Amino acid sequence: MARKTGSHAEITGPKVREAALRLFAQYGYAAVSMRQIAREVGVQAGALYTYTSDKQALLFDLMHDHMSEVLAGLATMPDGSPGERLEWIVRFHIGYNLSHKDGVFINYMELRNLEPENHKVISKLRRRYEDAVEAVLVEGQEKGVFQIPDTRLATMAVIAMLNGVNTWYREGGRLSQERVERIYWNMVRRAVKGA
Amino acid sequence: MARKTGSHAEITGPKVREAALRLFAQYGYAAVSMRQIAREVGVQAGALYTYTSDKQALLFDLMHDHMSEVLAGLATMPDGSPGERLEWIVRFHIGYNLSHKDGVFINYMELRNLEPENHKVISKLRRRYEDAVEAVLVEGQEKGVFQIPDTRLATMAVIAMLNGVNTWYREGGRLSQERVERIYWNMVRRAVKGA
DNA sequence: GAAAAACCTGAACGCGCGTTCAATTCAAGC
DNA sequence: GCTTGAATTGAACGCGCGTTCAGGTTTTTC
Repeated sequence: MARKTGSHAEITGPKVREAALRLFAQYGYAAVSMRQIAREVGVQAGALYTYTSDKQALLFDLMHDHMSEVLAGLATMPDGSPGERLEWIVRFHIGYNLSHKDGVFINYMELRNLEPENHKVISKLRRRYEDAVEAVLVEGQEKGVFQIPDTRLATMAVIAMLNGVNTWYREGGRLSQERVERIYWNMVRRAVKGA
Repeated sequence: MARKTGSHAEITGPKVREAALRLFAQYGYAAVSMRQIAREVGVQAGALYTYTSDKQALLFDLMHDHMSEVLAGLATMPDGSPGERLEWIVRFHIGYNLSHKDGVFINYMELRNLEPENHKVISKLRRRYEDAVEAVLVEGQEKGVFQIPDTRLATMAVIAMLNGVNTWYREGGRLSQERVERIYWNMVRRAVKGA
C-alpha cells in the first residue's frame, strides 16, 4: 500500500498520515478531500499518491495500524488473577484510548466506509480484542470469582462502558485520569462480581 | 423547513424522511447524495426540495425529532424508588434504542455534520436526557441506596454501556430482549450499589 | 559534479455534487 | 370539465471530487 525509503518519505509520509488521521477524526472520512489533506501537509494533492495508493488505503492503513498497536499493547498484560487482569485491562483500555483519541475515533466511526475486504480485516482484529477480554471473564467465571450470566454480553458491556470515557473526558477537567480509572474499575468489579 | 398540506405531501414527505433516515444511517450523511435519496423515493432530486429546504435541514429534522421522541418517552417514567426508576430507565433505553436503531445511530454518528447552531440544539436535548438519568442517581445517592463516587461519571458510564447494546444485539439471536434487559439491569444495579 | 532516484507541481480527466427554476403534469374543488 | 395550485420533471449552474501524468526540481549516490 505505497510507501518506501527515501529521506522525504520518512518526513512527509508520516505527515500525510498524521494529517489524514486528524482530519478524518474531525470531519469524517467521506467529508475530507485529498486536497484538504494535501493543504494540511503543505503539498499539492497529486503528491499524496507517493505515499498512498488511494484514499481508501489511507483510511485502511490508519485503522489497521491502530488496531495492531492496540493488540500489541493488550498482549503485554501481565500474569495474575482474573481480578488483577481485569483491572489491568480497564486501566489499559482507558489509558490507551485517551492517548490515541483520533485513532480510536476513526476505528469505530469509519468502519462502514471501508471496502468489504478491508472491513473484514479490521473487524477480525477488533474481534480479537473482544475475545481477549472475554477470555479473562471466562477464566474468572470458571474459577468462581466472577458471577456473569453471559460472558459475551458482559464483554461487550464492559468495552462499551470504557469506550464511553473518550466522549466526555477532558484533560485538566474535574477528574484526573487516575481517578477515572479507579472509579471505572470499581464499577466493572462490582458488575462482574456476585452480589 | 418546508412542507404543507396537499394530498401528496402527506405521502411523499414521510417517504423522503424514511429514505433519508435509512440511507444516512447506513452510509453516513456525507456519503449520501440528494440524488440517492430521490432515487429511493422514486422521484427526481429537485422534487425533494418541496419537503426540505436543504440537505442539512433534512438531517437536523431527523435528529431533532428523534431526540424529542426520546425525551417524551423518558418523561413517561412512573414514580417509584430510585432503584425502580433506574431499572425502568435501563429497560426503556434498551427497548427504545432497539426499536429505533437508525435514529439512534445517526444521532450519535452525525453530530459533527451539523452546522454550529443545529449542533447546539441537539447537544442540549441530549444533555437533557443525561441530566434526567443523573437526577435518578443523585436521588438514590442522597437516600443512601446508591453508592456512587461521582454521579456524572456514573451517568455517562451507564448510558455508554446501554448504547452498546445496539452494536451487537440481533433480533432472533442467542439472547431475547427481555433477557438482555435483565442482565444489563443486574450489572447496572451492582455497579451503583455499595459492595 | 554527473547520473540516478525520489519527490513534487500543475494541469487535466470525467464525474457527481447541492441547488435552482421554467415548464409540465396531476389532482381536487367547483 | 375547467380552474387552480401543488407536485414533479429535466436541464442547467458552478464547483470540488479522486486520480493520473508529463515535466521539472531536489536529493542521494558514487
